[in-house]
Amino acid sequence: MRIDMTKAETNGNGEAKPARGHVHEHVLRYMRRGLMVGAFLPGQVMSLRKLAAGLGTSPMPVREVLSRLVAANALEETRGGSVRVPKLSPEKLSDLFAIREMLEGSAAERAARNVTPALISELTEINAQLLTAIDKRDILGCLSSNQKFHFTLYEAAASDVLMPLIESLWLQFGPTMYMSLLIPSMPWNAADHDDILAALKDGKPAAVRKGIVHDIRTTCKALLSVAGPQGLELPFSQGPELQFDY
Amino acid sequence: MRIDMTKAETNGNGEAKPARGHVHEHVLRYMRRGLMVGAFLPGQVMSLRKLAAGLGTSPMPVREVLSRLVAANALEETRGGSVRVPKLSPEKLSDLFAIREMLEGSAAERAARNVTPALISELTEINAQLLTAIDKRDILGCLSSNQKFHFTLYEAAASDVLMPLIESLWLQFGPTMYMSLLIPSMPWNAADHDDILAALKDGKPAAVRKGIVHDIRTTCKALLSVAGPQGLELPFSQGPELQFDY
DNA sequence: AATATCAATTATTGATCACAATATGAGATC
DNA sequence: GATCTCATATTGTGATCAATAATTGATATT
Repeated sequence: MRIDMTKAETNGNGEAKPARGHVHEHVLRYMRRGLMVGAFLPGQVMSLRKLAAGLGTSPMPVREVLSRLVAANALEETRGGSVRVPKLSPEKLSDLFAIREMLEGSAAERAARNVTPALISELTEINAQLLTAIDKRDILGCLSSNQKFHFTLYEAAASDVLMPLIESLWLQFGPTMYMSLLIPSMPWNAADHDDILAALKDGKPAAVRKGIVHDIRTTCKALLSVAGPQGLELPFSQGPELQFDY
Repeated sequence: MRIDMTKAETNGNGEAKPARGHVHEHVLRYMRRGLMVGAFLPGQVMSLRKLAAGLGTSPMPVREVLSRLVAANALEETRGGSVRVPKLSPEKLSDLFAIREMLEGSAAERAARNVTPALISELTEINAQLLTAIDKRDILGCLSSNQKFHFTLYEAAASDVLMPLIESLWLQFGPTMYMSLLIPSMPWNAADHDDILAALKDGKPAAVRKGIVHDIRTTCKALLSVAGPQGLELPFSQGPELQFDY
């Protein structure tokens, strides 16, 4: 949980030698993963000082990271200047997923055109991990594997324009995605991934796109089915502190 | 040029009363406009302290703004931690514009479905300003009017998911766009805008999308035609300081 | 008992400081 | 004359400080 870069390197006397220029990177990695993996709940306000204290650093690097996440629309700021995880209305959620279809469908199709045997075997391996995570009802494992599957596929599109946009979208629906998996009626499956892998092997970019779009659309429908009119509300209370490795 | 919020409000004694919580907003507006309007050239490194000094504030708000612009992919950081305006390779530029077609085409089509008489008259007015700016060879006026035309159209799509993504793209190609207009062979016209307005009046969303896509594609081709293999290079030197209102 | 008001705490914001790494420039050497 | 080296200056980073605004809690009043 702690970052505490003060002991990153030690000199001969064993004294602390603070590593410079990399604290905020660690904080950013922590926050990004936390958002995608559900460590922070929609509506939760992030206190600058408390986060910094919890991470063992000064408020300064946290400030920079929160600012960047606000710029990426992953967090929103209250009138008081605090930042919090946005609550998604059903309208915004379907908007988000409609644009996901467009962007990720395009990335998937491009990736299919650059497909290599190494990519296929890598994706197959990741999908296997996802299936075992589903079997074990491991929410964090599910989300992590699913995200890894999608992103390694999109990475093959080799577009450093598309990729940041997709990441921005994932950061936005990440917290809601996690909450949805907590709901009993939420379907757990990775059926579309097999179709995608098959289309990838056959060298059919259009089919790969179709598979991704179907996967996204299915997820969207499932999320909307468990979401109330004013956003997604958990039927039970959830502790704000949630452990995760990053 | 200066921001100098210390005199934003004065009390009865005429003493300075610093307005809190709005300095970085002004800096952000300044920088965003500066990027889109060509005040900063591709490759130019932005010094934190010099920018702050030039804007009449402490380095702190500038720090936050630069950080946010890096997060939005409008600026990139060097290994030294400085930030600079990215130089776009022809490949990245066409990638950028391909995604523009997708995103802005979609936004335009949605906007056409929500079209109102007020929107049409507003766009017509903006287009008139653009035409006079073209006549006067007023680069800043051109870019400003053109941007206003596109963004008021997209705003009618009423999507706060699509809008930030589009803004991110515009911030990325903004500096290059400005440079391109400096090149004599660059065509200056707004032919597509009339088609878009006509399609808007006829209530044909698909045609509106087609118009936007054609406009974007034309701009892309023009940019690529004047770009050398390793990015766009000006045939003459350009002073780094450029005045603009914001 | 419920609500409104007021005070105290706590929050972010902008400025300043200290430090280390980088970039810059002049000078010496080949 | 070109290049390498070293000293200087400048940069970003992380921490701390002062000031302001918002939130929370308690208290008093209806």
